[in-house]
Amino acid sequence: MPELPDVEMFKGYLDSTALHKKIRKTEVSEERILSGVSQQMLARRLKGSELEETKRHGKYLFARIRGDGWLVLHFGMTGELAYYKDPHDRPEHARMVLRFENGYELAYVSQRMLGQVSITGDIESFAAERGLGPDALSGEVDRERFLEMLEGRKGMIKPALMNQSMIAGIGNVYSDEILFQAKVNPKTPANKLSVDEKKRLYRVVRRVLRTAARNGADPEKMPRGYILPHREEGSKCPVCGGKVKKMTVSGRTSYYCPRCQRRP
DNA sequence: TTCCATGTTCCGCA
DNA sequence: TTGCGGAACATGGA
Repeated sequence: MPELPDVEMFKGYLDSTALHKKIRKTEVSEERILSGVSQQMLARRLKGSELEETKRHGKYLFARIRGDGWLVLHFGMTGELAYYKDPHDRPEHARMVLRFENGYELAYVSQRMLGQVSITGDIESFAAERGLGPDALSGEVDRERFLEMLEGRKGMIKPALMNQSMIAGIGNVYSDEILFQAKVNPKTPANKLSVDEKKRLYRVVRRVLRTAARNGADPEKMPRGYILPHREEGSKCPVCGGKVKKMTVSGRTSYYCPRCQRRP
Protein backbone atom coordinates (compact mmCIF):
# COMPACT_ATOMS: atom_id res chain seq x y z
CA MET A 1 0.00 0.00 0.00
CA PRO A 2 2.50 2.60 1.07
CA GLU A 3 3.33 5.21 -1.51
CA LEU A 4 3.51 8.90 -0.74
CA PRO A 5 -0.23 9.40 -0.09
CA ASP A 6 -0.38 6.36 2.17
CA VAL A 7 2.64 7.47 4.17
CA GLU A 8 1.11 10.94 4.45
CA MET A 9 -1.91 9.26 5.97
CA PHE A 10 0.27 7.32 8.43
CA LYS A 11 1.86 10.63 9.37
CA GLY A 12 -1.51 12.12 10.25
CA TYR A 13 -2.38 8.95 12.13
CA LEU A 14 0.79 9.04 14.21
CA ASP A 15 0.33 12.78 14.83
CA SER A 16 -3.15 12.29 16.19
CA THR A 17 -2.37 9.26 18.33
CA ALA A 18 1.16 8.61 19.54
CA LEU A 19 2.69 12.08 19.64
CA HIS A 20 3.78 13.47 23.05
CA LYS A 21 3.19 10.20 24.84
CA LYS A 22 5.90 8.99 27.16
CA ILE A 23 7.40 5.71 25.99
CA ARG A 24 7.69 3.01 28.61
CA LYS A 25 8.95 0.12 26.54
CA THR A 26 10.02 -0.82 23.03
CA GLU A 27 9.56 -4.37 21.77
CA VAL A 28 11.01 -5.66 18.53
CA SER A 29 9.81 -9.13 17.60
CA GLU A 30 11.70 -9.34 14.31
CA GLU A 31 15.21 -7.97 14.36
CA ARG A 32 15.33 -8.20 10.56
CA ILE A 33 13.29 -5.04 10.23
CA LEU A 34 15.98 -3.01 11.96
CA SER A 35 18.56 -1.32 9.82
CA GLY A 36 21.73 0.08 11.26
CA VAL A 37 20.48 -0.02 14.84
CA SER A 38 20.29 -2.81 17.39
CA GLN A 39 17.22 -3.63 19.39
CA GLN A 40 19.00 -2.60 22.56
CA MET A 41 20.13 0.72 21.13
CA LEU A 42 16.67 1.51 19.82
CA ALA A 43 15.05 0.67 23.16
CA ARG A 44 17.56 2.78 25.02
CA ARG A 45 16.99 5.77 22.77
CA LEU A 46 13.23 5.61 23.09
CA LYS A 47 12.74 4.70 26.73
CA GLY A 48 11.40 7.57 28.81
CA SER A 49 11.31 9.81 25.77
CA GLU A 50 8.47 10.82 23.45
CA LEU A 51 7.89 11.42 19.77
CA GLU A 52 7.56 15.14 19.23
CA GLU A 53 6.82 15.76 15.57
CA THR A 54 6.80 13.96 12.25
CA LYS A 55 8.10 14.62 8.78
CA ARG A 56 7.76 12.71 5.55
CA HIS A 57 10.19 12.41 2.68
CA GLY A 58 8.97 10.30 -0.21
CA LYS A 59 7.83 6.99 1.26
CA TYR A 60 9.76 7.49 4.52
CA LEU A 61 8.20 8.69 7.75
CA PHE A 62 10.38 10.35 10.40
CA ALA A 63 9.37 10.88 14.02
CA ARG A 64 11.58 13.14 16.12
CA ILE A 65 12.67 11.62 19.40
CA ARG A 66 12.69 14.15 22.21
CA GLY A 67 16.27 14.80 23.02
CA ASP A 68 17.95 13.73 19.86
CA GLY A 69 17.48 12.13 16.47
CA TRP A 70 14.66 10.69 14.45
CA LEU A 71 12.94 7.33 14.35
CA VAL A 72 12.75 6.31 10.68
CA LEU A 73 9.90 4.18 9.38
CA HIS A 74 9.73 2.70 5.91
CA PHE A 75 6.78 0.49 5.11
CA GLY A 76 7.82 -1.68 2.19
CA MET A 77 4.85 -3.12 0.35
CA THR A 78 2.70 -4.17 3.26
CA GLY A 79 3.50 -1.90 6.18
CA GLU A 80 1.17 0.20 8.31
CA LEU A 81 0.72 1.63 11.81
CA ALA A 82 -1.76 0.68 14.50
CA TYR A 83 -2.53 2.46 17.78
CA TYR A 84 -4.74 0.67 20.28
CA LYS A 85 -5.41 0.41 23.97
CA ASP A 86 -5.75 -3.29 24.60
CA PRO A 87 -2.62 -5.38 23.97
CA HIS A 88 -4.99 -8.13 22.85
CA ASP A 89 -5.69 -5.94 19.84
CA ARG A 90 -2.05 -6.07 18.79
CA PRO A 91 -2.05 -6.93 15.09
CA GLU A 92 -0.62 -10.24 14.00
CA HIS A 93 2.35 -8.86 12.14
CA ALA A 94 3.38 -6.18 14.62
CA ARG A 95 7.19 -6.20 14.26
CA MET A 96 7.91 -3.28 16.57
CA VAL A 97 5.70 -2.06 19.38
CA LEU A 98 6.06 1.11 21.41
CA ARG A 99 4.23 0.87 24.70
CA PHE A 100 3.36 4.18 26.29
CA GLU A 101 2.89 5.22 29.90
CA ASN A 102 -0.83 5.59 29.22
CA GLY A 103 -1.06 1.89 28.40
CA TYR A 104 -1.63 2.35 24.69
CA GLU A 105 0.62 0.82 22.06
CA LEU A 106 1.80 1.96 18.66
CA ALA A 107 2.67 -0.95 16.40
CA TYR A 108 4.73 -0.94 13.24
CA VAL A 109 2.99 -3.68 11.29
CA SER A 110 4.62 -5.38 8.33
CA GLN A 111 3.48 -8.71 7.01
CA ARG A 112 6.25 -9.21 4.46
CA MET A 113 8.97 -7.35 6.31
CA LEU A 114 10.17 -5.53 3.25
CA GLY A 115 10.18 -2.26 5.13
CA GLN A 116 12.73 -1.01 7.61
CA VAL A 117 12.99 0.77 10.90
CA SER A 118 16.06 2.79 11.75
CA ILE A 119 17.37 5.87 13.48
CA THR A 120 19.01 8.92 12.03
CA GLY A 121 20.37 12.14 13.38
CA ASP A 122 19.39 14.19 10.41
CA ILE A 123 16.77 13.77 7.69
CA GLU A 124 18.75 15.51 4.95
CA SER A 125 21.80 13.34 5.38
CA PHE A 126 19.63 10.23 5.65
CA ALA A 127 17.97 11.13 2.34
CA ALA A 128 21.35 11.80 0.77
CA GLU A 129 22.77 8.47 1.96
CA ARG A 130 19.82 6.61 0.50
CA GLY A 131 20.13 8.56 -2.72
CA LEU A 132 16.62 9.96 -2.42
CA GLY A 133 15.62 12.75 -4.74
CA PRO A 134 13.44 15.63 -3.57
CA ASP A 135 10.01 14.75 -2.23
CA ALA A 136 7.44 14.81 -5.01
CA LEU A 137 5.26 17.35 -3.19
CA SER A 138 8.02 19.55 -1.85
CA GLY A 139 8.57 23.05 -3.12
CA GLU A 140 11.93 21.88 -4.42
CA VAL A 141 10.28 20.22 -7.37
CA ASP A 142 8.99 23.12 -9.40
CA ARG A 143 8.01 22.83 -13.01
CA GLU A 144 11.40 23.81 -14.34
CA ARG A 145 13.19 21.31 -12.15
CA PHE A 146 10.76 18.61 -13.22
CA LEU A 147 11.36 19.28 -16.91
CA GLU A 148 15.11 19.17 -16.30
CA MET A 149 14.82 15.81 -14.58
CA LEU A 150 13.27 14.27 -17.67
CA GLU A 151 15.81 15.89 -19.95
CA GLY A 152 17.90 13.33 -21.80
CA ARG A 153 16.24 10.32 -20.22
CA LYS A 154 15.94 7.62 -22.82
CA GLY A 155 14.09 5.15 -20.66
CA MET A 156 10.35 4.77 -20.34
CA ILE A 157 8.44 7.40 -18.43
CA LYS A 158 6.87 5.06 -15.92
CA PRO A 159 10.08 3.73 -14.34
CA ALA A 160 11.40 7.30 -14.40
CA LEU A 161 8.47 8.50 -12.28
CA MET A 162 9.02 5.58 -9.91
CA ASN A 163 12.73 6.27 -9.63
CA GLN A 164 13.16 7.43 -6.03
CA SER A 165 16.47 9.10 -6.79
CA MET A 166 14.77 11.34 -9.32
CA ILE A 167 11.66 12.18 -7.28
CA ALA A 168 10.77 10.46 -4.04
CA GLY A 169 7.30 9.15 -3.28
CA ILE A 170 5.75 7.73 -6.43
CA GLY A 171 5.26 3.96 -6.66
CA ASN A 172 3.61 1.52 -9.01
CA VAL A 173 -0.02 2.37 -8.32
CA TYR A 174 0.24 6.15 -8.39
CA SER A 175 2.54 6.21 -11.41
CA ASP A 176 -0.26 4.41 -13.25
CA GLU A 177 -2.77 6.96 -12.02
CA ILE A 178 -0.55 9.88 -12.97
CA LEU A 179 0.05 8.54 -16.47
CA PHE A 180 -3.65 7.83 -16.91
CA GLN A 181 -4.61 11.36 -15.84
CA ALA A 182 -1.96 12.84 -18.11
CA LYS A 183 -3.04 10.57 -21.00
CA VAL A 184 0.49 9.30 -21.48
CA ASN A 185 1.33 5.69 -22.28
CA PRO A 186 3.56 4.16 -19.57
CA LYS A 187 6.06 2.92 -22.14
CA THR A 188 6.64 6.30 -23.75
CA PRO A 189 10.36 7.14 -23.70
CA ALA A 190 10.81 10.16 -21.44
CA ASN A 191 12.71 12.05 -24.12
CA LYS A 192 9.88 11.52 -26.61
CA LEU A 193 7.40 13.48 -24.52
CA SER A 194 6.41 16.83 -25.92
CA VAL A 195 6.95 19.88 -23.75
CA ASP A 196 3.19 20.10 -23.32
CA GLU A 197 3.03 16.52 -22.12
CA LYS A 198 5.83 17.12 -19.66
CA LYS A 199 4.11 20.19 -18.29
CA ARG A 200 0.88 18.26 -18.03
CA LEU A 201 2.68 15.44 -16.22
CA TYR A 202 4.10 17.89 -13.73
CA ARG A 203 0.68 19.31 -12.90
CA VAL A 204 -0.85 15.85 -12.70
CA VAL A 205 1.87 14.47 -10.38
CA ARG A 206 1.02 17.10 -7.82
CA ARG A 207 -2.71 16.96 -8.30
CA VAL A 208 -2.94 13.17 -8.04
CA LEU A 209 -0.69 12.87 -5.00
CA ARG A 210 -2.43 15.72 -3.18
CA THR A 211 -5.87 14.41 -4.02
CA ALA A 212 -5.01 10.91 -2.90
CA ALA A 213 -3.44 12.15 0.33
CA ARG A 214 -6.49 14.29 1.06
CA ASN A 215 -8.74 11.29 0.57
CA GLY A 216 -6.75 9.07 2.90
CA ALA A 217 -5.29 7.13 -0.05
CA ASP A 218 -8.55 5.22 -0.22
CA PRO A 219 -9.32 4.00 -3.77
CA GLU A 220 -13.05 4.26 -3.07
CA LYS A 221 -12.73 7.94 -2.26
CA MET A 222 -10.91 8.96 -5.41
CA PRO A 223 -12.66 11.43 -7.69
CA ARG A 224 -14.62 10.11 -10.63
CA GLY A 225 -12.33 9.58 -13.58
CA TYR A 226 -9.53 7.94 -11.60
CA ILE A 227 -8.26 4.56 -12.79
CA LEU A 228 -7.14 3.51 -9.30
CA PRO A 229 -10.38 1.72 -8.35
CA HIS A 230 -10.27 -0.11 -11.69
CA ARG A 231 -6.95 -1.92 -11.38
CA GLU A 232 -8.22 -5.07 -13.03
CA GLU A 233 -7.86 -6.26 -16.56
CA GLY A 234 -11.07 -5.82 -18.54
CA SER A 235 -12.42 -3.28 -16.07
CA LYS A 236 -14.18 -0.30 -17.64
CA CYS A 237 -12.17 2.84 -18.28
CA PRO A 238 -13.81 5.58 -16.20
CA VAL A 239 -13.19 8.10 -18.99
CA CYS A 240 -13.93 6.44 -22.34
CA GLY A 241 -15.69 3.24 -21.26
CA GLY A 242 -13.11 1.11 -23.07
CA LYS A 243 -11.34 -1.81 -21.47
CA VAL A 244 -8.52 -1.36 -19.00
CA LYS A 245 -5.48 -3.40 -20.01
CA LYS A 246 -2.63 -4.89 -18.05
CA MET A 247 0.98 -5.01 -19.16
CA THR A 248 4.39 -5.36 -17.61
CA VAL A 249 6.58 -2.29 -17.67
CA SER A 250 10.11 -2.73 -16.38
CA GLY A 251 9.06 -5.65 -14.28
CA ARG A 252 5.96 -4.11 -12.70
CA THR A 253 2.32 -4.69 -13.51
CA SER A 254 0.76 -1.62 -15.09
CA TYR A 255 -2.90 -0.92 -15.73
CA TYR A 256 -3.78 1.56 -18.44
CA CYS A 257 -6.39 2.43 -21.03
CA PRO A 258 -5.04 1.81 -24.55
CA ARG A 259 -7.53 4.25 -26.00
CA CYS A 260 -6.91 7.16 -23.61
CA GLN A 261 -3.15 6.50 -23.40
CA ARG A 262 -2.07 5.87 -26.96
CA ARG A 263 1.53 5.16 -27.82
CA PRO A 264 3.18 8.17 -29.43
C1' DT B 1 0.07 -25.96 -6.24
C1' DT B 2 1.21 -21.88 -8.68
C1' DC B 3 0.99 -17.14 -9.34
C1' DC B 4 0.94 -12.65 -7.76
C1' DA B 5 1.35 -8.50 -4.70
C1' DT B 6 1.23 -0.79 -3.68
C1' DG B 7 9.12 -1.61 -2.36
C1' DT B 8 14.14 -1.71 -2.70
C1' DT B 9 18.53 -3.46 -4.10
C1' DC B 10 21.82 -5.97 -6.67
C1' DC B 11 23.59 -8.21 -10.80
C1' DG B 12 24.32 -8.95 -15.72
C1' DC B 13 23.83 -7.05 -19.98
C1' DA B 14 22.96 -3.77 -23.93
C1' DT C 1 27.08 5.95 -18.00
C1' DT C 2 22.23 4.90 -18.28
C1' DG C 3 18.66 2.01 -18.08
C1' DC C 4 16.32 -2.46 -18.42
C1' DG C 5 14.97 -7.22 -16.96
C1' DG C 6 15.25 -10.51 -13.62
C1' DA C 7 16.14 -12.25 -9.15
C1' DA C 8 16.05 -11.89 -4.35
C1' DC C 9 13.97 -10.67 -0.01
C1' DA C 10 9.39 -12.81 2.91
C1' DT C 11 4.63 -13.87 3.48
C1' DG C 12 0.02 -15.11 2.50
C1' DG C 13 -4.22 -14.85 -0.36
C1' DA C 14 -6.64 -16.12 -4.66
